[in-house]
Amino acid sequence: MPKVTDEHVAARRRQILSAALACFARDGFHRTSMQDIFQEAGLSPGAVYSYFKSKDDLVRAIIAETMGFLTQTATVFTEALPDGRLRRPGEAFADLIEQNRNVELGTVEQRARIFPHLIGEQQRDPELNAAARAGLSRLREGFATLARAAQERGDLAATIDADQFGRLATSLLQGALIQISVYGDDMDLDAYVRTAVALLDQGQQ
Amino acid sequence: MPKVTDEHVAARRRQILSAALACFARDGFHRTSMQDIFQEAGLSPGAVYSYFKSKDDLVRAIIAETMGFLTQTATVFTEALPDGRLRRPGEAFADLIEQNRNVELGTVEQRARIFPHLIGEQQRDPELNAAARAGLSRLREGFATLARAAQERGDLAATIDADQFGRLATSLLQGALIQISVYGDDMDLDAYVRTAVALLDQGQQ
Amino acid sequence: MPKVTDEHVAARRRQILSAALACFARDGFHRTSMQDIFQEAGLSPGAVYSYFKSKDDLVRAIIAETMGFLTQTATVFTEALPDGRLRRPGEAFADLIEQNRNVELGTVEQRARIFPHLIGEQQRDPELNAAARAGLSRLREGFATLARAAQERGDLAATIDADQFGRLATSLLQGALIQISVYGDDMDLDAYVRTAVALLDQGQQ
Amino acid sequence: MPKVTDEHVAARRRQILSAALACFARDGFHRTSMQDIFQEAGLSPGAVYSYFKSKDDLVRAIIAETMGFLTQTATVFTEALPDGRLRRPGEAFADLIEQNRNVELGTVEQRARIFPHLIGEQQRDPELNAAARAGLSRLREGFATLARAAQERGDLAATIDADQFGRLATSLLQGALIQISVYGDDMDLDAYVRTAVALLDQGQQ
DNA sequence: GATGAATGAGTGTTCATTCAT
DNA sequence: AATGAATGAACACTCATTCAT
Repeated sequence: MPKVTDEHVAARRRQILSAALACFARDGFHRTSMQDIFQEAGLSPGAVYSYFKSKDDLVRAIIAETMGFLTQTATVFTEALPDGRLRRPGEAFADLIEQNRNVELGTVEQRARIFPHLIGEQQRDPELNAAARAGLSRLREGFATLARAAQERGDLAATIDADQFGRLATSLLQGALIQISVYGDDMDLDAYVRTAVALLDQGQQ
Repeated sequence: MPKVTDEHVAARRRQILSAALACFARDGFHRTSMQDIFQEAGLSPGAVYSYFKSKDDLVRAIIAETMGFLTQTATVFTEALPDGRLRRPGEAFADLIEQNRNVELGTVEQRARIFPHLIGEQQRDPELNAAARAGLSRLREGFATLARAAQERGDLAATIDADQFGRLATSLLQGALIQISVYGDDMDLDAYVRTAVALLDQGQQ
Repeated sequence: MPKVTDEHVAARRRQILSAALACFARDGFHRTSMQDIFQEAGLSPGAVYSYFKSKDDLVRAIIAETMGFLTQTATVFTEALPDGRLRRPGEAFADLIEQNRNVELGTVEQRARIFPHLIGEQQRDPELNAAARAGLSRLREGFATLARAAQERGDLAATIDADQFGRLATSLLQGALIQISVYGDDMDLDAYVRTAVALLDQGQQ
Repeated sequence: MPKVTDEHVAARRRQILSAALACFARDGFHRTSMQDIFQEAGLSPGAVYSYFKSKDDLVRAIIAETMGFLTQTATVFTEALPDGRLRRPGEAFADLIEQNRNVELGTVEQRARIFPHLIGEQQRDPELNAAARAGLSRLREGFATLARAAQERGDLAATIDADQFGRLATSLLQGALIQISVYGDDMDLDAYVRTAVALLDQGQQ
């Protein structure tokens, strides 16, 4: 009965990842003990260890899931709209945030809270650093592409360095995550996005 | 070793803080063991513990130093220039980054690398969270003040929400730190700042 | 090792308590390191710590066991004998010592050697002091009750303060423990008890 | 200037011993750190270490002082009174307690509190054990001598084992110390002694 | 002679991981 | 497949002692 087993395996992995995400978002990677995860998942040590071979493996899986999402959405938003035009950078930024509100695994706040821990980890782990570089670069390039298109349309000052513009847009996303993590519910994400759009799309609506 | 001067005490504290900063920047707060710090400082456990009463005390001292800098510079850059005018927001941003390059303790990269760990910690520590909120708010308010002055001068679109503008400027700083932490030396901070200025001061030079 | 029974848990606790008792009796509470106990018990740190949450917990468990025994036997020996009469004080003293020879956990000598450490600890620990006062008072009151009954029967001089008599009987027990701890096997406990009975029951047999 | 130095040395030793006694009585030998003693004595580590070569040395000095006192007084009380007779055992017991109230170094309560720690230590240290055996034996023999004299005078039942009687008298002293250490000021030492005398001198006044 | 900063072996405790059942 | 008792290396921290000044 391989089919049933596969589903079972996938379901258990999800169950464990979900528990781990909740713990990591609450306490960070290091302050989360495996015991915390066993308890959150309602499983025994042996059970968890038969799906993930170490705590590090679990951390990596959570990070990969998070990174994967970014890379994927960045790709989507540089594609042409139905009417054939490319999004304005600010427009793409707003869509990106919007998309992030409906994530498969966990909540936006959980992801925001995990973000600094993720950045912290990638400093020490070359593999993770490569993934982080790839994810951020993809995002930056996406925005750079949109910026160049905007400049061609005359919607963005030609003097602006499109590549650096991509970095700034990325920073606005990173800053949003950090400010959510600092201010929690006291952060008005909608107002933030509105002003970010105004800044990125300078006078275009 | 009798009659030890205050200078000696201050020097030792600096030596230890400097070692701790190096370790924390390299490995994060949690992955840094006290042993690492003893080794980096070239001191024995007892010596370190006679200057700082716990690892937590050391962490807090490093964080306070970092936070203190931000708050302090934010205050400086909202003051009027010699010629009586306030800085343009982008101008202040560039000055802020410039200022950060000449820190007393440690290097810019060390501070950048500690930043995500600091954000991660403040999520769990109410006292730290309060300090983080205070620091970020001060920075945001500084930029908001400059933005309002720019709007009064007609240098910034009146439709922009000055307070949110302050948040965005803050995000550009946070994003810079994160990107330094991800890209290391492959990050061209000058180019980043130049484009940030262009974006924040929209067409003003 | 699934489905571990309550008996297993109880057996492990006994194993650990027994090891701890042996160490504490040999070296005292402070000179006994947890390492000593791990070794004596033949268990790893983790194993011991999953049954007792700290060294202090272990110390308290040992003390409670010791104290509990005293209180309990003191109660027993003030109860009437099958023939309806109360014991003579010296008779109760001999029974008490006899009872102490068949303790569940550890040996008489171990208990004797732990006694001074216990008295030393209760000086600093209010909770322990309260327990020590309660235990000693119970013992004293028991002997005082028997003394009063003996005085009513005319077996004990009426001029003697029954309450102080209870203290003296208690002292004879404490002194026995101390002399065992000083003289070890060179102490003839039987001869001691015989003379104690003669003194306490003054001419009665 | 050897004379001055000698006095100085003796004074310093007394100062340190007095501080150590205060600390040991308060916290026990193990919970007292050398720092505590430095502070109590108002001296630097180096100063204390130039008079006592280790903490253990200090502990031994305190114990020797205490033991010495016992041995010495035991000797005194077996000597004949001015009128040529020997003391009754109870009489000697009361005198012994009285004598203990005027000790050179420290207070009675300090000695009582140190007593259990002393007993605890001698279990591990053969040299200390020998001293404890010697001290207690001297005391026991003193009381045994007085008991034999009392028996000869017909003041004490001839059936009583004089040597064991000596042990019991010793126990009454030990019990008094322990009860002081447990009950503190709530212990009425005078009443205790009065009843002890009645018991030891059975009907003689 | 006296100081007190410094040493470093040792402490109690935690927790990622394993494996007999 | 699943359990959870057990492991043991590693951790943060203490404190008796030394020695350069």
